[in-house]
Amino acid sequence: MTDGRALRPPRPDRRYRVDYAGELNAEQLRVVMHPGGPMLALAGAGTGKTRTLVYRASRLVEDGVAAPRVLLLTFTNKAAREMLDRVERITESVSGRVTGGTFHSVGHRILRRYASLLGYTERFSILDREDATDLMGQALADLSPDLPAKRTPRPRLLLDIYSLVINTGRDLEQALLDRAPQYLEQAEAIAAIYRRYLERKRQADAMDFDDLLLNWLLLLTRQPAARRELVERFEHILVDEYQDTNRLQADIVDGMLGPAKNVMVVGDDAQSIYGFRGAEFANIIGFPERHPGCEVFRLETNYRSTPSILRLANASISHNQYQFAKELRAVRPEGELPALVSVPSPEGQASWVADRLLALREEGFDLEDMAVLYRNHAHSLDLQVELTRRNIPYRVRSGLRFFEQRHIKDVLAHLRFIDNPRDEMAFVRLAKLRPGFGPRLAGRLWQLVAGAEALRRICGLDSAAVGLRGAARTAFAELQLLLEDLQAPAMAAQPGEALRLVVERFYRQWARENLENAGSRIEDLEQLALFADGHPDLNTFLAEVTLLNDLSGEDAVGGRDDEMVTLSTTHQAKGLEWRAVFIIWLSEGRFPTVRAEDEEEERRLFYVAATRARDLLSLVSPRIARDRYRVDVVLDPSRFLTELPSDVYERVTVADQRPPDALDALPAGARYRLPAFLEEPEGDNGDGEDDPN
DNA sequence: AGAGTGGGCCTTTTT
DNA sequence: GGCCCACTCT
Repeated sequence: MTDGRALRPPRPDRRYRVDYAGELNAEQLRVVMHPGGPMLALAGAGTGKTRTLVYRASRLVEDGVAAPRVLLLTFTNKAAREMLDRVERITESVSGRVTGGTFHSVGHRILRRYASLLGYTERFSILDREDATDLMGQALADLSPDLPAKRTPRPRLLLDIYSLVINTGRDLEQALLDRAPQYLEQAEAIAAIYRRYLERKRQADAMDFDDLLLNWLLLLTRQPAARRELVERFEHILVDEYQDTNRLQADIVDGMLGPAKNVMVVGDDAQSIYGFRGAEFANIIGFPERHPGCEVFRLETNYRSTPSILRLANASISHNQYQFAKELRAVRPEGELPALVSVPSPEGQASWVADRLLALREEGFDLEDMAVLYRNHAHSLDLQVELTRRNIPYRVRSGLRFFEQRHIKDVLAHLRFIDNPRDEMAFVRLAKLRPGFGPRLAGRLWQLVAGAEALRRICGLDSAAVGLRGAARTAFAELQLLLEDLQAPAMAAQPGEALRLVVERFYRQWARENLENAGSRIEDLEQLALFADGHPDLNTFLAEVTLLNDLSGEDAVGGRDDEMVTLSTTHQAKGLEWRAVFIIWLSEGRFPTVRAEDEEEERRLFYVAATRARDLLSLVSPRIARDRYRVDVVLDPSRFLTELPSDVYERVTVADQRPPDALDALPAGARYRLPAFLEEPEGDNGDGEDDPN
């Protein structure tokens, strides 16, 4: 069998649009110019990994690969979009756009095409985590009469374990042993619940997140014709953040390869932080063995951080036993030593960080240049209070995502049901919003109509005949009318209009009567309608909404452009950088978290956080915190701090009982005036005499 | 019977 | 804020 897709060596005489040799260092250039075949690029933090990927993609396109035949798999949609945009700008390709996205979104696009081969319709719904949890709960309820009296795991845990099994290909018993050994005896019952969950998903014509990967793999392993088409279609595959792939994803990549095996994976084992989700950094370490002839490249020149920041990061990660030996080389001039800041309390921490943000701003740092990172969402709360109090604008990249909010999901449930009438989750959700409708009644109605014709049959139901009376009957009649109108042909092609119809006819009023801050929720929905306007049909819109995790930044319609400090979990900060980074809650039990199962992964997380900083790094550690019962407890500094050699940081201690705007941590000579809005009304401490010790 | 409400308990990290 | 349970209301 001939494979027209031989390697793509750069042509020696070729004049590129881009001056690759001029714009890349030698390490990067080798990667970009390598002809093809299996390649592994081990790229430390800040070594120009993104740049290398982008330039390799454009080099391939310049050498004649049609852009859509290059597949770029990334970890977030945002990263994909940024890289694709850059490739497009560089090449001004006429052959279209490079194919790219997260594993889940690319899987989704492929599965829409081949849905029928796998027993789905092309309109299948996608269940987000909450929907999947609900469905798991129903599967559990279905079987509970037959289950042994023992306590079964909660739906949430059932789903987590299920997901782990799917993503790692491990046995259920192994997964239980690992995550929930107390339920090991019930493996049989749990397996039965999972079978019921699968049935219910099928009936709903729905895929959960894991199905987007699993079914992709099944397509490759069980549908030779589909596999042939897919393998033919993509000439080169580039995978970013390969250290965070799990077994399933690694198998998908391997399954997509043709005989030439043109695959480049890029990653850094030191930044593998998704083990809890089944990621196996053994994937990256074992990649060369799985692909004989694999070329290994290393990017070790760090352009991002000052040498002092890198010394600290290197010193930290050296405590990990399982890693590739590597040393990041700094090229920037020496900068300030990272500050190891001990603060008395959570409030003291928030106050110190806020002071410091303002001080840096006086020194010329834009708020956009600064970020505060932490181990989990809740760690940002004190700080949010303080920043709000001081009118310091911030954006939070953690917590509930836009599309996971209740009002968003309520309205979208209507569109989902219209788009996929077999979507029981959607129907039950929207029905329960009506007075007199609880899970029971909604479920009973569903029994009456379930199937591909559910929508038509709901609209045709005689409410008296099914026993509805009073308020419930009126409410049901309104619902029927709304669903009728949503089916108008014009709506299918105008998701924004359909959404507005639901809001105007029903949800605006309902939210006013039933929810807090109805006003801002309605504003969210108006924004969402604008976003929906950009989509050709309901199905496309709904899928995007489920796979995209937020509507921030570039996506935001009428996005704000005022400068803001970023607050983020470390996980969400991966791949990003700021001039000044604060890592807070660096105390034992917080970071690393008490629940940590893998100390080395926690340390990698700390490493990721530290290497986000370009110029300044502050490591903040509260000495006291309140536990769940609001009792003050003493915290030890994080082991990630105490294990560091003392010459990689400068110690700063913020004393107890000091006024919250203590300035002793400021670098010498940094004078600033407290903005008027910060003056304390109490005025109990005259400022100006902040005499450091 | 089933809807609605309030209290207790848990909550790591995410596509 | 979600989930589960027990309680009260219709």
